[in-house]
Amino acid sequence: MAMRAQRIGKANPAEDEAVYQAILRALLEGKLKAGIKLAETPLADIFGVSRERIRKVLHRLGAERRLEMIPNRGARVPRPTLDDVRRVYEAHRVLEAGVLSQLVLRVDDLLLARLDAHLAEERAAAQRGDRATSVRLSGAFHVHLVDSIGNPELSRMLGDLLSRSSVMVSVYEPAAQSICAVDEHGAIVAALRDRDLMRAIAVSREHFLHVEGRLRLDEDATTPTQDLAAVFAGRRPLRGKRRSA
Amino acid sequence: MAMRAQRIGKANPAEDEAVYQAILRALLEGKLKAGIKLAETPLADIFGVSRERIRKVLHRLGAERRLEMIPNRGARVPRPTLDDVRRVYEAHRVLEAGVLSQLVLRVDDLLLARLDAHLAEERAAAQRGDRATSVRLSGAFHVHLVDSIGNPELSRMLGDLLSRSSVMVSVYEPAAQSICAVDEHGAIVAALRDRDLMRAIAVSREHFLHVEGRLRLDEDATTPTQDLAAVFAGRRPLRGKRRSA
DNA sequence: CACGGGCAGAATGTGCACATTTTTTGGAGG
DNA sequence: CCTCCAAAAAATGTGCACATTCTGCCCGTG
Repeated sequence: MAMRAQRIGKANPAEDEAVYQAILRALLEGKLKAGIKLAETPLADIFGVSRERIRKVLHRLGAERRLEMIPNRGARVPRPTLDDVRRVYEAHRVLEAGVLSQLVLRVDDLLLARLDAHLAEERAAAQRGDRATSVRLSGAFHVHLVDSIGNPELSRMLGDLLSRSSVMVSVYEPAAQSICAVDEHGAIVAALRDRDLMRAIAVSREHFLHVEGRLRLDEDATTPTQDLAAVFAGRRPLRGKRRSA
Repeated sequence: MAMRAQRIGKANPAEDEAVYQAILRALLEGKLKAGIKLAETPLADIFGVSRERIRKVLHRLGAERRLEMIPNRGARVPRPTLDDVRRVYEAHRVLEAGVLSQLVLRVDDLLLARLDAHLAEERAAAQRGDRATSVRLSGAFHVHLVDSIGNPELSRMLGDLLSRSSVMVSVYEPAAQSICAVDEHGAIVAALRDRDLMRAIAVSREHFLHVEGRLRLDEDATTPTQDLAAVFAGRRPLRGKRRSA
């Protein structure tokens, strides 16, 4: 009797995750303009799912502070002020100082070898002018540091910060200048190798201040407009038919 | 035609928050046993609100990692393992090291005066044997440290950690022994006064290891039972009538 | 007596209809 | 031409009915 029960839109736990991932990716890749409104009904049409599902995902993203939710007014892509961005960077800086203070107590050859390998990758990407890979590896370096501690709580904390700053970067950083200088990463590893905590913290701090110093504010106070359907165009609708107008 | 429309349970934004706060308080105060199941229907009856509202709150608490949500199986109060607790404490320890590395750069008389005042409060409470106040102030010390940086991101990070560990404490810490020794807090402030980062980090670290060492695991693998109605008994139902059985 | 299969009962998940709030629109008055 | 206000239109929030999934229990079989 349940021969096609799954098609009439009941109970499909995978759809939640699919919609969530699609919107999250668009956010992280900076494809959604800051300040734009994400209304429930249009998104439901685009993804071909019920509005309730969109609503749930939107609220979830709001709880994760990736979207700005205002009661009765829906969801918007956050438009961080320059101060907001600075605060996120400062938090990252402070967290990394703590991470270094822990790592310096447990440096071993394996850890150093892994970090060296990462640095080598970074240099290789930089030398062959592969900006995309450089940016990715540059961020991954800091993730690598926290992950080395092996504490999921800490890794998740940094992940949250990074996901938010990566959105911000697309607003404030001119082009793809957000590449951390490989030399500065190398200096951090060198200080770790010497078990010199003070130097590691100082170098890391300088490194972050350096990046923060490059932030530029090119703010146009106007609320942007954007064609949502185009943003999510690459993905086929989750169900066969989109709702007809 | 809408003469009493607002009574039949439409649109009451305050109820969400009220239910959320009630359950959150019960969690933070340790009134809910670890591992117990929070079913939607009974809670809806207890609070006298619709099941949808309870559902929303439960999922929100799950997103904040304060409840453990399993698809199609509902919400449970988390039953952290001893390793879970250690990880939260370690994260707190690492974060505080970072906080200290930032604070040591901006110690001034005002900050020191405030910290001294806090220490005085702690000592006073300890001397007059006020355990409840001692516990509260003891936790507040670490909050005070992060707040001194003035970065909401960092403060929120610590807040999340503390709210989780406070739940855990009720499971693992014997009685109310979770009072940090005032002397150890004093030693941290003293190191800050000397602008001695290495000592501050070392003292803080020792302090946390000391607390972590007191953790005891008294695990009975049985799933506990508890009368939810009794836990939330103090609060009057949000609407006049509870649903009749 | 142990073990497994399936059959109620209960609990969770979802679409829908409708209430409420916000936003836009259209026009009247200054 | 601008401002203000009311009513329509659109968007968000909520309760409800029902579908789906899970759980515990009962009973038949080896």
